[in-house]
Amino acid sequence: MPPEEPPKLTLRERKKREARRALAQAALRLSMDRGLENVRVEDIAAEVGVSPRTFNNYFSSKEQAVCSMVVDRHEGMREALLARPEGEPLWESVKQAVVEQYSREGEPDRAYVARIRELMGQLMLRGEFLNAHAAVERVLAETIAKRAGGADHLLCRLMASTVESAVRVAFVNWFMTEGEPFLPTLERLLDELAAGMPGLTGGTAPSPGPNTTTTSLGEPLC
Amino acid sequence: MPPEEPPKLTLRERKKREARRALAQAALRLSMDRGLENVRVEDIAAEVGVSPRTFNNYFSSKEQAVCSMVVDRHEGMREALLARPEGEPLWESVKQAVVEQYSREGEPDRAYVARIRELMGQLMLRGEFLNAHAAVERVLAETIAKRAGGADHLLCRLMASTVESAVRVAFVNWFMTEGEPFLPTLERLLDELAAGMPGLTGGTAPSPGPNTTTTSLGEPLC
DNA sequence: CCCTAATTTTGCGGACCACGCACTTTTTTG
DNA sequence: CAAAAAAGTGCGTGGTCCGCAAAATTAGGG
Repeated sequence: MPPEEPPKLTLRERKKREARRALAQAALRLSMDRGLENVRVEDIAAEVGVSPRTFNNYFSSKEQAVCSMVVDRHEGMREALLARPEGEPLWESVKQAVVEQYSREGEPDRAYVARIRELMGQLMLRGEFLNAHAAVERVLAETIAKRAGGADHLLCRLMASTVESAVRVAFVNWFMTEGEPFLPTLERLLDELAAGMPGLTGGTAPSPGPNTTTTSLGEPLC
Repeated sequence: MPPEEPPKLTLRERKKREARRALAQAALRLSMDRGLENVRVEDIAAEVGVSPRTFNNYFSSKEQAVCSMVVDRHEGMREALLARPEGEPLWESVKQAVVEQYSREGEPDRAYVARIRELMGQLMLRGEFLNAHAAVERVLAETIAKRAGGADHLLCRLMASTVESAVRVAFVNWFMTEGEPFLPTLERLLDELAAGMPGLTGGTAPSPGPNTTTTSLGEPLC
């Protein structure tokens, strides 16, 4: 590893962050291997060399641990957005900030697609996953508000929410299909958002046609 | 009550639906009274006069029971959307369908605002709540796809997702503020969506200014 | 009307999890 | 280096989820 930056934060703080990170990583790794259902909190704790009770000091569930990466991944978005040049149109700023954030770690790992897919099949996980996105959404909304100079609060939240929608849709598309790359899809979706979805509003139904496959209101999500 | 329609479905099926409905209602009612944390599965089951074990035959958690209403509320949206006139622009159709669905039951009950607010504070509940919205989102995407006559699947999902975003934002705004009514807000947000948020994209930040309150990436969502 | 088969409900038991509390260990600070 | 603050740990409690197999309920012929 490269030499870490001199302890800017107190030692205590660094250890805390490290522990949290380690636990989250362990949770993710084990879940990928065995499937979330076969991972007990005890296992995760053991992996990191810490008491099971301590795990619950950091996360209140294993699902939360797994999904904490979603939140962490967005930590830099605030700065990225605020750092955009002054006169730039808002949508462009947001798009660039988001894309920049996601290209920081390159295309998500293709090797694990199948396992990610089955991981997201877990019901409880989806709840936490969405929860994580919602958390991100909240700070994004605030940042947008600041950037847009005190614009309508409601609209800021709406924008943040739709941006996260784009991210989620792009992500789901990425791991549900075989070939499609993540970033270009995300950019395309953000552009569509900014324009009110011209890609859709052009076509009016040629014919309702007979019913094809009809998904019921049940469990399946992806 | 008006005389129920003659048993179209088998008696068994009706009883099942009825039980499900009763459980969901009981779960919601009790949660409103005491707060979700003070409601055990046992209590809900008792309220309906059924074994605790039976509850878990219908729902796999009390949170799911509470949120099942969100899903049910949207059951008619599919038909509403498909019933819109042929030539109507897609955004208008969607807007009308959504609004129609939500005006069916009138403005949500003002009396419970405080309790709803504190109910949504529960972490696990938010997960399920978002999950429920995601389920709705899925069938909405399909319906939009059908209505738009085989347009880009990805865009349909994006549109559905953003529409649900609008619903959620409007809802949160409704129970977090005191006076604002739900439906007009929802309509406004949907209009903004359709136009790519002109209400925001006009303003560029006058000055970044010193930091005001900064929400951290932690738990608070609403 | 009754009998049989399918379906639901239920009780039991096990695995696991979240969390409060008190205690030990570690880090910080003066 | 001692005292205070904070994090880690062990234990006990209450609760959730779910598989399994027995009991109750319903459906559809004879």
